[in-house]
Parts: sequence; structure tokens; C-alpha cells
Amino acid sequence: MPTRQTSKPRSRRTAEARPYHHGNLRRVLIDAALQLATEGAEVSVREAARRAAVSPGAPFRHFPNREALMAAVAEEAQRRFRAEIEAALREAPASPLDRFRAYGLAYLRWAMRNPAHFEIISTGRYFAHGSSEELTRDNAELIGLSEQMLADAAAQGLLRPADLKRIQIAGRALVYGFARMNLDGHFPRWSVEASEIERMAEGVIDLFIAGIAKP
Amino acid sequence: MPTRQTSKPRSRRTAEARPYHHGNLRRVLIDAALQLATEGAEVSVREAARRAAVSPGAPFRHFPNREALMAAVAEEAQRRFRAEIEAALREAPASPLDRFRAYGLAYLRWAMRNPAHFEIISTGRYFAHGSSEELTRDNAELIGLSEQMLADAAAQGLLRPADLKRIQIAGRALVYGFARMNLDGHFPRWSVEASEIERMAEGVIDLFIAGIAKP
DNA sequence: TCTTAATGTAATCGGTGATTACATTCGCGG
DNA sequence: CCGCGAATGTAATCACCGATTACATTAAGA
Repeated sequence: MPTRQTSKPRSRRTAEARPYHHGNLRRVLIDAALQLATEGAEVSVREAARRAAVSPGAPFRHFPNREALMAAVAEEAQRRFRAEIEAALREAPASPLDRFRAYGLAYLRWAMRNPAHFEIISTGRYFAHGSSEELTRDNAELIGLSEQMLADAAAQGLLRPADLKRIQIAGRALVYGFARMNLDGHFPRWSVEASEIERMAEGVIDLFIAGIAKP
Repeated sequence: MPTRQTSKPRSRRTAEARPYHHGNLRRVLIDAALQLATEGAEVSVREAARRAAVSPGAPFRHFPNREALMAAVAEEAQRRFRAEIEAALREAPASPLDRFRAYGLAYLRWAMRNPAHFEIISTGRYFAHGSSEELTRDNAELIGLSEQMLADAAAQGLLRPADLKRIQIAGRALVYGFARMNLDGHFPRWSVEASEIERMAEGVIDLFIAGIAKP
């Protein structure tokens, strides 16, 4: 046996079934980070590695840095977000304003039931804004959807005269603001009942639509 | 000279004017942290200490932990925020809806010109929510102000029939959402001109008020 | 099979929040 | 005026984190 004094390289095959190669680390790390976020904890690469039962340096074989991991997490979350909204829209009425309402409702429901994911998606604090191609594309399509609904509504004469772009941004701000108020703890008291907040979200959306719709 | 081998305790009085006791550390640390935030950097206790030309442990004589420092920073920022809104309200018209508009405008202008401060105030990510008595009190008073305006407007028959609480929350969500969209980088393209965003903010507020006002 | 690239490990670095023991100074009571 | 205790700053240290590097192990294809 030639010079071989480093460590204990005997590939131990005892009880521990996990092979040297994890086989699925990237995916498992993303899920672990997603889980971490869900639990409200700070997402650290080390903790994700710990949960994957892997060394602290291993994740950097799959992600150049922490930001890249967070971007991957955001992509996954955004995928689910978009899927839920499109599903809600699929079984929504045909009227543009009804669809607009269903859109806002689905948006807020998801944001309030997946606060940590929504936070990662929307904040841009966890990874550089525009760092992910897929993320910005998905987001742009979602925005385009709402613009289309408003354009349809205007074409059918359902809206009071107003700048469409302005309506679109106000609607986004309203819904985004409500979601973030929930995230940031601005609903302290009556938030004991999550359903109460969702009811309020519905009311706020209806108020907005009543404000832009032709009387 | 008795046993005295520790360090070099000779109180050096050479060129360096700063006395052992800083005299004003707490205040200087808050300002340094505020400055740090303004520069967009992560606010770390060590960096604040560095800027105050003081050892890394010194800040902990004035703040039990990082959170407490951030809370103090938030209190200072909130004080300025509230002062600006009250100033704007002082020279606003008497009509409730005009005052409501002035309120929203002052809110958004400050938030967009002091993004880092607004972030620290509103997010609750830098210190425990409700950890500061003053902060929650100030905030409650600000909210009470807006509620009063809406109540006045309703009493004067200026509003379309709607739940006041609902209007109030929608208004807060709208304005908070717009401010956060700006913070979180949701205004990428046409944001080259800051005045452009402020113009849009004005338009969004007007749209909202037109939506709740009696036609 | 055997060579090479992919993947995981171990050790290490600099930065950070936090704690502790110690040094220095201020301010108040004698 | 003195001196003692409280307040305040320093130095050293710890654990954790992101990141890098050298190395070990394995999978996969020529």
C-alpha cells in the first residue's frame, strides 16, 4: 500500500446508506431553503446544507453563492404562484372586471397563505433584481394579463374614464400593499382569524373595482 | 513600579483629542446607522462602531443588541416621517378629501425620498414588531389622523356609500404598496426620473380619491 | 478499463453579533 | 479635595455565516 496517510479513505459501507454522491442535492437544497423560509427562519446556506446532511461547502457546487440559491428558490415559488393564479383564472367568469377581481383574489390568497415565499419573490432583498430571466418573464406575463383585462373592460365600456396605466399601477399597488402589510405585521389585532383578513382583502378589491367601474 | 504588565495604560495625551469617554456615543451610533442605511449598505453594529471610531463592543453599552439599535434608528426615522406629514397637513386646505390627498402625497414623497428609513420603519425585519412603545404610538396616531379625515368626509356627505374601515385600509394598502414597490425595485424602466414616479404617485392617489368620492 | 469531469469534504479566511474581564473616567458624597 | 462606585470604553474571545481552496470520491463515457 503506497503512501496513503491522509484521512481515512476506506469507503465506509456501514449502516449509512447515503452514497458519496447525493444524486439530487440541488433540488433538495432548494426544498430545504423553501422549508426554512416557511418556518420563518433566516435562510442560510449552511442550514440548508445541514438539512441535506451534507458538508457546508457542498451547496456551492450547485450555486455560485447564496444569492443564486435564493434566486432558485424564488423561481420555484413564482412558478407555484403563477400556476395558482392561472388556475383561478381558468374557472373565472368571462367578464373582464370579474376576471380582474378573481385575479386579485387569487393573488392575495396565495400571498397570505405563503407569506415567506411571497416575500422572497417580491422583495429583491435576497438576490439581485432581474438576476433571474425566468422570474422577470413570469412576472411580466402576469402583469400583461392584468393589463389585458383592463383593456378589455375599457373596450366594453365598463370603466369610468381614466388612464389605464394609472389604474393598472394603482391596482398593483393596492394588492401588493395589502399583501405586504400582512407580511410586515401591520394587521395585529383582528388577524387572529386568517379568514378575517381574507374577507377584508376581498372587500378591498371590491372597493377598488367599484371605484374604477362605470356606475 | 509594581506589577503592571498589562497593555500600555499610560493615558496617551498625544495629538488624539478624543477622550476615553465619547460623551455622545448613543446618538452618534444612531446617526451612523441611519447614514449606513441611507447609503444602501447593510447596517452592522461593527460598522457603526467603526464610524464612531470606537471599539466593536462599545455599542453594546448603549444597546443590548443589534435589534435595539435598529429600533432606535426606526424611532428617529419615524419622528421625521411624522413631522413631515404633520407639516404638510398644517398648510393643507380644510376640505377633508383635500387633506386626505395631501396626507397621501406627503407620505409617498417622504417614503420615496427616504427609502432606507421607510424600509426600517415599516418592515419589522430589523427589530421585533411592537418592540418600541414610541413607534407604535406614533404610528397609531398617524392612522387615527387618516380615519378622522375619512369620518369628516363622510359626515359632510362627500363619499359614496361604503364601509369607512374598508376605505381606510384600502387607502393604506394603496399608499404602502406604492412605496414598497418603489423600495423593492418594481419600477425599473421609467424610474430614471424620480419626479416621474412622484407624478405617478399623485395620479394614483387622485384615482383612489375619485373612486371613493361622490360623483 | 481507465481517464476525466462532476460532486462532496475538510480546512480555512474574513466578517458579524454577542459576551466577558478589564481599564479608564465621571460624578457625587464625605 | 478626595476617593469610591457607577458608567463607559477596550481587548479578547466565541459561535455562526458566506465563501474559497485543495483534496477525496465517484459516475460516466471513450
